[in-house]
Amino acid sequence: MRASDRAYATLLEEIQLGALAPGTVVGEAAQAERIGVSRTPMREAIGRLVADGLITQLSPRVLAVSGFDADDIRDLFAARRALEEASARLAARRGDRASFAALAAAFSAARPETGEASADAYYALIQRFDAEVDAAADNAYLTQALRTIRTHLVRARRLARDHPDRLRASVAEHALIADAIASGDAELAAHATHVHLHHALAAILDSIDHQADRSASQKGTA
Amino acid sequence: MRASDRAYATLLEEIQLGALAPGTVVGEAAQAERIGVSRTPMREAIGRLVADGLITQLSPRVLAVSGFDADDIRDLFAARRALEEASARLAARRGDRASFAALAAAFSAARPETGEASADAYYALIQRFDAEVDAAADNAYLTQALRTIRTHLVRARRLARDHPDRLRASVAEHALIADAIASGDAELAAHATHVHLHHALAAILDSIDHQADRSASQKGTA
DNA sequence: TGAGCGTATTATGTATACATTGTGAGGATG
DNA sequence: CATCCTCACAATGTATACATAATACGCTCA
Repeated sequence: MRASDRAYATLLEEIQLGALAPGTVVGEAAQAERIGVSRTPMREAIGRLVADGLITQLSPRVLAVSGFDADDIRDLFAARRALEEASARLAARRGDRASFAALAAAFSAARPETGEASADAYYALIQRFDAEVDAAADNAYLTQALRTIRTHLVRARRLARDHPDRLRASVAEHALIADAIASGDAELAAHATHVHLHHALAAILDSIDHQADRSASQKGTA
Repeated sequence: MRASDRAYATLLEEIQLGALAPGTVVGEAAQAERIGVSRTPMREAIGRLVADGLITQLSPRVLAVSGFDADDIRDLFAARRALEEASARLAARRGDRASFAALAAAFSAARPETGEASADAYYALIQRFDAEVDAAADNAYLTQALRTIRTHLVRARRLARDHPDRLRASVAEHALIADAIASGDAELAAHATHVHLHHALAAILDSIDHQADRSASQKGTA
């Protein structure tokens, strides 16, 4: 593996998980020494993260981890909705019906609320679903744009916490989208995607609000 | 200006204008010497172009200018439609009505078919319109995705040729979108954008077909 | 004669030294 | 006392030398 890839993967994960908090200043030399690569590959890694939007240029000379708040999440979902609705439509028109029927069945069988292992399996299933939609839509420009969106989405998911009710609903929503694509119903696929993202966004914002409440009351009792 | 920016700008323009034809192998050392920078900034420039999708990795060791054909243009417009419809909707909801009313008036007054100078002025007006829609939509994720799309769009425009009839129609389409945004009609703004992009795509594909015909007949008579 | 392997070549990947420039601290001046 | 200018420092930007690995060529063997 190339040193620049290692540096990129390391910083990406740290930013996505919040280990590198928003606002943290990212210096080439400092990060290079910390990760154990020289400045050249670190420079390349930072450049990619800037292109992704995870690192922002504050002044001509100082880079920092980008901020990420509820407003960003709303904007992120607006862009995601546009792109995934388009993808779903295309997938419904061009996709292989059998594989989406199989995905629909897999979603219907999923029980992500029954433990951590099944939750992980469910997230893997969603990832497979996304990949198959991308492949079916067969549009490099959409896929590329969605790749960036998903990179940011990881940060949003980390701020929230999925509850059993939400997971059950998510299963049903995905099953409907997969069914719609399998039956070639582009409009239903797009609108079901819209509905799904609406609920997903609401759940994330709700979860963040509750956590804010909790930490506020913790402060109050401290 | 930084050497890496100069290298990026130079290569970008050459690819967009077709001076570097699709399929041309891009080697760090060769391009660095040609442009007159060292390998380090050239490497950074090439990395950015790869991220943009204008340069593709053919094998682990060889990079080449990406291909760009009619199918790419169709895919590009599918992604563009998704993003610009979403932007138009947001702009209609959040945008400043006065500035879009002014843009609508500017479009109504435009006469791009009356000469090269007025055509250039018209393209500048479209650029201003795009910038104001971006600002009104106020969504960094959409804007970023559109930036990439527009980078590719330059290549599509170069393959085509706008005719007076198309320019006149384009003026009217833009005026309608601006009007819709100015009046806060999100649905009309989105659908007018859809219509506009439909016609723009048709015109480009039509123009390419005719050029193909022409070059075919030229070959025949040669 | 063709296919497969080994080696030479040449490209990329990395490290580091050097150049350049933004930034901040300190002092001088109004 | 505040503000502006200057200078020093530290970071980024660039060039280049070195390490590494992929590719292509040629040789050998079947």
